[in-house]
Formats: sequence, C-alpha cells, structure tokens
Amino acid sequence: MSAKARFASYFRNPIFLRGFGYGGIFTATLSFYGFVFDNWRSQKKKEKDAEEQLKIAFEDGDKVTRGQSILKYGSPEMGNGVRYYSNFALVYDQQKRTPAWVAEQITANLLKGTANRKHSKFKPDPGVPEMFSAENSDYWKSGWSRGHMAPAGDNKYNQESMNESFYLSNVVPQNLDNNAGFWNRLEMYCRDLTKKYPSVHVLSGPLFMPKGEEDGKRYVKYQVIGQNGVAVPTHLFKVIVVEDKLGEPVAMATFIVPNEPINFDHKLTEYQVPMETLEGVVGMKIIPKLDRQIVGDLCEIEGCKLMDRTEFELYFIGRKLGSANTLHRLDKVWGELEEKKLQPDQYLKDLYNRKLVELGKTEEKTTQEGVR
DNA sequence: CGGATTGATATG
DNA sequence: CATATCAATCCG
Repeated sequence: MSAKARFASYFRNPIFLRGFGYGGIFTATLSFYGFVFDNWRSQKKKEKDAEEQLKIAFEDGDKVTRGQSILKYGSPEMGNGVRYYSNFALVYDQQKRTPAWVAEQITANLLKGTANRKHSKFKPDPGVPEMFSAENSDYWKSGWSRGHMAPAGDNKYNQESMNESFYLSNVVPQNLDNNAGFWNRLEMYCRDLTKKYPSVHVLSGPLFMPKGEEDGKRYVKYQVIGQNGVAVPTHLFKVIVVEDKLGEPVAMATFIVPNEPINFDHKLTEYQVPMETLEGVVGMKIIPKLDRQIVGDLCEIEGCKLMDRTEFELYFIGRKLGSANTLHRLDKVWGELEEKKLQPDQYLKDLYNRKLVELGKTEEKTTQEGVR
C-alpha cells in the first residue's frame, strides 16, 4: 500500500468519519443557533426601533415628521405644476384632460410674426404622461371643437410657439360656433388692446359650473368625450389685465362665457363678473400679485366692445381673400359679399384687385407650362 | 380669425 | 390590412 493510498483509506475510516461528523454537526448546530439568536435579537431591536419611531413621530407633535411617516410612499402626484412654453404657460388638469388655466402676455410686436396655422397640427403634449393626455380621436366626431386657450393667433411670432399652442394641453372641448364666433371675437379684442397698451396679460381656462335642476338642487354636470373622457366645460373664463408703458397695471376685467353659441345680439359686458366671483367658482386665487385697488375696470375705460357682425364678416372675408390661391376661390369668396349684403371697403377692393392680377399671372403661367 | 370633414396617399 | 398623414374643400 502506497503512502497515498494509506492516506486516502484513513479518511474512509468510519470511526474517523463519525468523529469528524459528530464534531462538525455539533459545531454547525451551535453556530446555527447562534446565528438564529443574533437574527432574532436584531429583528427585535428593529421592531422596537420602528415602534419607537412611530411613537415619537406622533407624540413629539411635529406634524411634518408625522406627515413624512404617513407619506412614506410619496404624496399622490397631480402633475399640476406650471408648464412653460415659448409664448405661454399653463397648468394641466390630469383629471379633466384639459388645461386648468393658460396664461399669456401679448404685445404688438409678438403678434407681428408670420407663423401659419396650416403648418401646425393638434396633437398630445409630449410633456404630458400618455395616460393623462387627451388625443385627437377624443374630439373626432364628438360634436365639440378643439378650442385653443392660448390662441394660435397670439402665437404668430414663430412657428415653434404656434405649434406648441396646438398641443392638446392648451385645448378644451368648445362649441364650434362659440369658438369661431364670440370667443374668437373676444380673442381679437385682446389683440386689439395691444394697439393701445404695450402689454396685455390674459388668463383663460375652462369652468364647470353648477346648475339648478328640477328637484331644486344644484349639480355640476358635464359631458366627457372620447376614450379618454375629456371633460367638456360648461363655461370658459378669460381675465384681461392691460399695462402701461412702464409695465404698471392700468385696468382689468373678468369674463365668464357659456360654452354655447352666442350671437351678435349679446355684448361682452353681459359676461363680465367680479374677479372674486370667478375665484369662487374655479377655486383659485386669480392673479394673486395684482393690487386690485389700483387698477380700473377695463370695460368702463375701454368699452369692451367686440366686432359687430359687419366688421367681423368683412374681416374674415379679407383673410380668405388673402389666402385664396386660385381665381375660382378668389371669386367665390368675393361672391360672399353679395350673398351677405356687405359693402366692401377700400382695403378689401384693393386686396381683391391685387389678388386678381397676382393669381391671373400665376394661372396663365401654369397653363402655358401645361401646354408646353 | 376660428374650426371640421373627407379622400387619397404613405406606412408598418 | 389597419392606422397615420396630408391636401383639398368646406363652414361661420
């Protein structure tokens, strides 16, 4: 038997193995129970600490400390921080899937740009989590139009700010006639104010107002549209503050406008309310840093007169003439004047004649190219 | 200025 | 094949 084999057989000796085995098991058992005991002790200590902490958090009367314990897993997030864009700022309402409010500052200079809404598309705001965002499909065939809060017309300075204004975070479901009519004229009035005031601040947003029903009680009732359930506001609000050359506030006015068609018989002043009324309805302090004592009533000072029917029709016939790209289209728009018994002013006549020549030339050119 | 709708085309 | 995208047309 070689030394190596003897060495190996020694380890195979049952006696030796038994001795080693019992010794090993004994040691292992001891250390196992030691481990379990230590664990148990530290567990108890942790339990004691946790219990103590809960006690202290409550009993020392520090509500913040207590709150931090209560909110161990974080506070519910409403995602309602202020969002900043090129030319407006807003707070988004994840529950209603519309803005809560949109703020703007408009000036004559910023309105001068040439950005075109034809290059912009309504789409979800990439900054809003998808699960809280509205989609175009929500509005499609809903019976409601996509109404800008910061209007596209206030964002002509560059294409980027106009494109941002088409984010659905800046949009609410709005009655189409209201949007294209009364509200449109109100937006025009805001822009018109920049001719006189160097800076005009505007705050706009949706409202959900209670209404009395047959049972004599009042309810807030509103439609929700599309898969995402975008909330249709019962009213819209707009707050206007005009400033002088020094940037000092001069006058302001607050309006609450029903989200329904409003014809030319109605005056803007019918919808003027004290700012406090709006604050009560919407549950927000509006323009908290404005000293209301020193500013006048915009409607007393400026009249708050919107365009009348004739002015309005002539205005957008002018816009349509300007954007006409065929002679056929030009004449069709020109024909609207007669249909609506409107007299074109000199500006409109000149515009028509200028476009007539311009489009005549281009069409002559294209037909010649076609022949060639 | 403010919008919708439709039909053709591109795309995965 | 179903779904985006765009251009054209229309309306107040």
